[in-house]
Amino acid sequence: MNSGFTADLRIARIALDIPIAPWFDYRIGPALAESLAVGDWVQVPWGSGRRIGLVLERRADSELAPDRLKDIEARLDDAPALPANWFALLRFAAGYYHRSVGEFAWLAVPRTLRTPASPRARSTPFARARRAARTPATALGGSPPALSRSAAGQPLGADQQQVLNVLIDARGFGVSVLHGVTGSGKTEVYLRWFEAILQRQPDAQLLLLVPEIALTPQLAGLVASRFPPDSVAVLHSGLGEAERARAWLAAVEGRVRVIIGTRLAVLTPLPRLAAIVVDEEHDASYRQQDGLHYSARDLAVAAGRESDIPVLLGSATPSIETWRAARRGRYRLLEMPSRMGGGALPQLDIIDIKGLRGESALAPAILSAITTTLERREQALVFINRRGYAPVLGCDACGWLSGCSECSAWRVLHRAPAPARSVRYQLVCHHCGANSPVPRACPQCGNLGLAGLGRGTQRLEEDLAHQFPGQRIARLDRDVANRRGAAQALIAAVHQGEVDLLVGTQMLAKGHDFRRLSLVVVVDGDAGLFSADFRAPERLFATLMQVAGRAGREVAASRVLVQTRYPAHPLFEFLKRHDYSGFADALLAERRDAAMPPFTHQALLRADAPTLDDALAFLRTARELAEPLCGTEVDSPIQLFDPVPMPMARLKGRERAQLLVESGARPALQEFLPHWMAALRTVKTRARWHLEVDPSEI
DNA sequence: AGCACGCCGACT
DNA sequence: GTCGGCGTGCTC
Repeated sequence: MNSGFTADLRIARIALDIPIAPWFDYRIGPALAESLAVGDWVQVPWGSGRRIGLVLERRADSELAPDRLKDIEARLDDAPALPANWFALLRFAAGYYHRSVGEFAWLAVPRTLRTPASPRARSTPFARARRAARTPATALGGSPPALSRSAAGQPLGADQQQVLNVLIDARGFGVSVLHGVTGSGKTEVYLRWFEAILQRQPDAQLLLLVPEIALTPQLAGLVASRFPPDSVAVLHSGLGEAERARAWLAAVEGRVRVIIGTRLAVLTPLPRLAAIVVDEEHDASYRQQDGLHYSARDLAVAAGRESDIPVLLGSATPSIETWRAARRGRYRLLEMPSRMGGGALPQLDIIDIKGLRGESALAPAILSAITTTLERREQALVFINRRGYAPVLGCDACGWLSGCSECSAWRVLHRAPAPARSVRYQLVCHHCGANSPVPRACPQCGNLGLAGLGRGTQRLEEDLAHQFPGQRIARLDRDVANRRGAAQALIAAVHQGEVDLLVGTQMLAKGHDFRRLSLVVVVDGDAGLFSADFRAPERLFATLMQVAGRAGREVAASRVLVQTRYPAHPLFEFLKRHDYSGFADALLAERRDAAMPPFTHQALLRADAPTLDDALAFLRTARELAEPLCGTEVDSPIQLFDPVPMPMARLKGRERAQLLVESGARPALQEFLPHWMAALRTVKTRARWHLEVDPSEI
């Protein structure tokens, strides 16, 4: 790197968990001059206190005057060594997302480990995390979930075996896409692959990324059960601080073989990383939206490249970006088109509800299908992606609607959770969480005729209770799941056959394998069909395929009924045939014709301020600064759009706007962005702003 | 982001 | 008299 002896490099560039600068320079005293290395943890003075830092670089000089530099106090010798592959990944992430290495580094380190020990503490946080190894690192909270039927020793299907053979032969970096229908046994392939790797390299570490562990305890539980308890670590946001530090440290020190985690786990330093699996790779929860914007799936691919190891992306409905890479041959496509044990995919019918009116949200054909199902003592699932009682409260006299004062959104009418409350209903904003009592009269005209418009999970549950008296009805949405253990208990009840009719949101679409479920009803199959967001159809298709996949893994004949006002929409033709490939290829052709992602590459500059004018003014300045950097000619490789208010312009009391930048060539975009960022940092503004590379919603 | 210092209101 | 409100300003 730098010329000269290490001992001459008397300045350390150090990452601190402080957002005002990407790094801070410190002097290296004589005690550390010989030995201090990149990746070391240090304790440094900061203001009147002290902080823990990570050494990013050793250098001969600093841009700061020498008298402004302080000395490093000490190196933390009981901290784990951070592997080179981790720094390589952080450098990639920092470059790609135009953030600092330090921001990604500190995001990856549990809070307790970045807090300096108080001078009189008897032990360091590292020693505490190491000592706390009594409870198994695999604890998932709650009772262990029921295991799926697939178990070790059972022979694989032909598809599975073929895919597994390809994976086992893989050496070095390469991305494979496992496109397997729901029920095709993707999880079993992941597990066998991990087992095979561990057989030839017993100290290997395997990373399994999952969308949300709280929603897929079956998967985490299954994986944990297949490896010795001490060799598995689970990393997710639901962990307590101490638990997280312990699991993280065990992973970093190479003491665990399998690491299961949500998006943040991709940034865990894993010295012996040998393979990465991203399950349900299309899932939106791999994208961190607020704060530091990144895609864990894309970082997983980068991590594979930096560590020169294979990466597997699994999904029944791969993202369009992944699908294109597979179609171009950049990723290897592995297909598992049939269900394990030869089970049939459910029969899927589209129900036209153009003329539907009256009391019920469900078409007569659907009500009778539910009746038939219940008569057979089988279960039915009614999917509606909208929680609460009614999406909005309205006045039938003047047209007033229950808008949120802080956001450009409606406050949703909710039935209060506790039965003994005097307040039976309240209005809740799903974006900022603000709630207010239901007004007795219209705040605008005084009229007493206020009513909930439309239907959410709570109201649907109520409707179904009237329509199917005597049936055991359960509801699962975020409101239910937020109560600790409630979701698991409810799902267990469904498995036990204690529920006949299940109402729920998206949450039900993920991973649960309900054996006696033979009917799935989608109440609103149109959601997003004609949305302004060009990615909406892709998401709708994935959701519908996934919900449909809940049906009938063990019942003889299962059905999926999708209600829509647009039965002729081509999306439904592909859906009926369970034809993801056809849908994705058609979508790619459309995107190519319209020059949209993944055929173009985007970055979005977002600004928010108390007033929309401040946000837009900043973006207009940003655009002016960008023009000389990318040329205004029509043939410029970089295209700048006009600043516009965001689709939801107001959020939590702040007004938001955005400026889209697009290029047909990613290198051109990546070359332009750092210059632009540098120029933007000199702008004085009242707006807060950040850049999103590869934005998911525009 | 924290945490200092700093300059004005209701309490023991 | 002082405890404390959070406004501005600094941290390698």
